[in-house]
Amino acid sequence: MPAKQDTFVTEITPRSEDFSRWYTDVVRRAELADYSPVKGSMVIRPYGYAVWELMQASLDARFKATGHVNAYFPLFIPESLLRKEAAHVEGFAPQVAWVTHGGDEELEERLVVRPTSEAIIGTMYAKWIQSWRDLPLLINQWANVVRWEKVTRLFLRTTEFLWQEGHTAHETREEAEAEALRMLGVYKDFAESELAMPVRDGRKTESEKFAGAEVTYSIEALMGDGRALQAGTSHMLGQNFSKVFDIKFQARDKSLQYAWQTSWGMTTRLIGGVIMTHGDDSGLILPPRIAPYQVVIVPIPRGNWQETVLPRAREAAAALTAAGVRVMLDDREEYTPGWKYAEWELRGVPLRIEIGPRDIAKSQALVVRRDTREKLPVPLDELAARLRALLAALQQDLLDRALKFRDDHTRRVTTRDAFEEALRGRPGFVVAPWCGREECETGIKADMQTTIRNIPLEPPPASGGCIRCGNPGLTDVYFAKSY
RNA sequence: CGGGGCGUAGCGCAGCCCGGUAGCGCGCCUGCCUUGGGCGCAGGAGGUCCCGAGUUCGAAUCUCGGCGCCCCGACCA
Repeated sequence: MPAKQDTFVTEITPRSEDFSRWYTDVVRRAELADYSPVKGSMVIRPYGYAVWELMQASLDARFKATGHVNAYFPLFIPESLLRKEAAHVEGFAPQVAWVTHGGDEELEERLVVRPTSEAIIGTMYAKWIQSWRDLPLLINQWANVVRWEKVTRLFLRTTEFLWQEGHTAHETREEAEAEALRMLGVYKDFAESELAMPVRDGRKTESEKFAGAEVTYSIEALMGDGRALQAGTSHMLGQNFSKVFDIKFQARDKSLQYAWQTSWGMTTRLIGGVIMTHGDDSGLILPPRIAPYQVVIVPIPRGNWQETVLPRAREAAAALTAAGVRVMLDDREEYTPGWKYAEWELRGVPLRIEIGPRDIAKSQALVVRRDTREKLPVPLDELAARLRALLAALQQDLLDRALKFRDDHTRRVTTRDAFEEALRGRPGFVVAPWCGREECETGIKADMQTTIRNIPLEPPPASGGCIRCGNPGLTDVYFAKSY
């Protein structure tokens, strides 16, 4: 059985050859998701959904820790409610799916399938909020939403997707502002700690902000092909929605005030982000903290392995499970060890344990890292402790590697020539001064297919004149081609 | 929604130009063999050739229309 490195290359397109195709191949071959008979809609398969569940659990814990509670609001929103906030409806109108009939009967009022829930939640908040004592109101919901997309891609952009949307109401602008920034911080911490995905946090420009928001913040990650991915957004809605939905409360000074609101969301798109941040030519690489299986054990069938090897493998699995490690013991007989190695590497399992007669003779097992393919023997009685440490190290190494990649693909430029040159070469973030005018922003977008991803939260003084017009720069911003 | 490409077995493809019994590899099933990087041998199952019209004695193949997917742009999480 010669090792045929090129055998499994045929399973997925090499990343360097065609990144988009590589991505699609990984999603399908790793059984994260599949196309469905519904145009633009995908099926999240059990393995992909398991990743989402781990993300959910971790995010949800962070929401609870910051005082939020979960609730559930309706899927359908009456047209009249969506229309209340002018900018909001204008922003979402091209993307909404309409429900016009119930059975055979035409509805008196059309319903939209929620593209987001500000309208329905605002309506309810108006009923629930009367006094400053009712504030802050901190509610999150886990839900599906529908946005009629023209072009779709698995996880990154589908007509229906899963997400969480937080909706809060506060007494003052300052509180709402603090909340929006606090949740942006939660997102950043989540992306970096759990997904090992470094992100740049900042404020969106006027043209890129959420329809109906006063300020939109985002975290932006850099994918393996040098394009940026918006990984989460947090909006300070001001009183835009509270004024149209009549969310009023009696303030401490007895005056009647409109509530200050925020909303923030993260979606299943992040799964796509994880794939494009860490994956390689062999397939997926999952950060241990969101890996459905953190360790796969492959017993080596030799001789009467059922009596000799398998019991040791089962003991190892039990010990790891007891230590809180998510383990898969792959004892299928119809596949060879080599096949299993390739399969679980493709599916991104962070660590593999090979255990055979030779190992058992030495009371050890061979542990192999997915990211570096480094092999190291570990005594069987130390497995649990050693693997926990290895998983933590791997998690950290993935973040470090992604961080280095991002920094290697971030350039600071101060002239228009250098800017255009930077974007012609390998893509990535380009930090450059901008005058703050929308005209320059759209000009760059039209000419360079490059957008301002966001403006740093504490913008340093501009390092020069605007990259586009040369006028005094207002601030340095992050540019990138994006998903 | 513009520009390009592709729809043939579960997956990847050939056949199409030049119309004439639908093929290959992998996978799947049965049995044997064992398995330390996608083992080997033998036998077998599996097809509305994306859909619909048209041309023709005859259409996977030619014509028209539709649908879907992929890639590159404009819009978005």
